[in-house]
Amino acid sequence: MIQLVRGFKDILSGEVEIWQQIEKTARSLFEDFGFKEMRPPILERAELFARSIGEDTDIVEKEMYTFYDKKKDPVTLRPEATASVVRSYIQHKLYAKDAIRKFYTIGPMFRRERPQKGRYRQFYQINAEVFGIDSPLIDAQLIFLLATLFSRLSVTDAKVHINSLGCSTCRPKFKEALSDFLLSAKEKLCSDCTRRSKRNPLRVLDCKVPLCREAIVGAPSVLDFLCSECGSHFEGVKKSLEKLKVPFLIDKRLVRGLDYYTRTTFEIQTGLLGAQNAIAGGGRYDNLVKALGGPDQPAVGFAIGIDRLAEITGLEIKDFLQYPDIFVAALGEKSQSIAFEWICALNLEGTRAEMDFAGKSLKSQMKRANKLGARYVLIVGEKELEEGSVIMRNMMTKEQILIPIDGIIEKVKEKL
RNA sequence: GUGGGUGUAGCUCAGUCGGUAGAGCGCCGGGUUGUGGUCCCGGUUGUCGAGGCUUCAAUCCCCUUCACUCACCCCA
Repeated sequence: MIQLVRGFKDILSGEVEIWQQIEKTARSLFEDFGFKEMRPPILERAELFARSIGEDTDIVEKEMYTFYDKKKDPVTLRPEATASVVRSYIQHKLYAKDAIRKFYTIGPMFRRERPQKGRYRQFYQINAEVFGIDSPLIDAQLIFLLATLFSRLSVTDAKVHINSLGCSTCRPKFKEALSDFLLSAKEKLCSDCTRRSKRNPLRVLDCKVPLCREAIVGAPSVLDFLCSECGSHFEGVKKSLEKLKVPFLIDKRLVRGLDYYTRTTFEIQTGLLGAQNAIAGGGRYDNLVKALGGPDQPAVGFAIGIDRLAEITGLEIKDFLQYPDIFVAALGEKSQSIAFEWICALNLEGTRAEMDFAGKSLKSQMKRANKLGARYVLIVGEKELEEGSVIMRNMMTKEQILIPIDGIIEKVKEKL
């Protein structure tokens, strides 16, 4: 038996209905907020991710599915969507008509990590990106959008964490102060963190090892190093969130794993997913568009993990499963071929109609109708054909009525 | 990449201190010839994850491997 690839999965009926509901709710919300859908490809030049996510990140260092396309350029199955959306924004000069652009995209991402609860090698994200707006209002609106989506999807255990990472003027100063601090505390840090403190000191703040957490208690806080512009920007985000009545936590240890973030960063965290607590995350990346060769346009965005969201949503599958409206139980070949015409006609008109194709007994056809959850059963046999009317049985009430074969499709639809 | 747990029928699981396996659910049929869900009766299914070692004999011991799962790591 050929099995699927490790870390990949089939999303089958019973689960897929929840996904459809998530996507449907997200789409309509995004449209209301003025976002346009974009569908970039899932394969990009490897270089795109190295330059956007950062060479020193785990994603680029060891998690990408990269291969050579017929011995030519290295290509990569996208590990995230922002880079592609930015690439597209630049390539098609989408900023030319109007620098302010809002996009959303839904699709699979690929990262070769060890699979775990809420972590797969092919996973799905809903992304939103806004270009050309500097104002903290838009940061707050994105978080508001997320909070709204989660509440519409009946997510209960979700908290908004926010932080600011500063910009290219203030971040270096903070980095320096942090490096100095880490140097003085290096005996207490775990091996990963000693390595990180040189290459990417911000990451140390994110470490979960208890001793490291202890060691960084007195570490300098990013927020104390923000320049006045970044400081007031962050204040603006907070004030707007309060106005929008979105509860949030200021989490100065919230550092994100992608290098392109500046200023506002945020995550929606839950306690329901074991070790994987982030169901959505994002932030501002004011330098990325320019860094990838585009105009100097600010940008903010976020990504939602659909796999994770589907696991913690309060939606119940029973509310989304579909059952046949009607099952046609036909007895004998003649009835069967007529029944076949009927169900096709009904299907065409948007009625969920089913029948049995094996010429089984009425009893077993009734059983099947019941198993499928059909609301009504139409019984047609020799006798009914002769008399010109068939039996329509309500499976809930057991009530049976006769309806004439003449104009049956319309009559059935009326009764449903 | 590292560590722990698990791997027996379609599903959930039991079992053999080594003698090739069951239960519930499901599925199929029947309970008088054309009516479902409850009930009763009957039937159905397995290379006991894969390969190897020890043994007269392994699903059960040992080794390897794969998969699933959880955690580290990282992130959505």
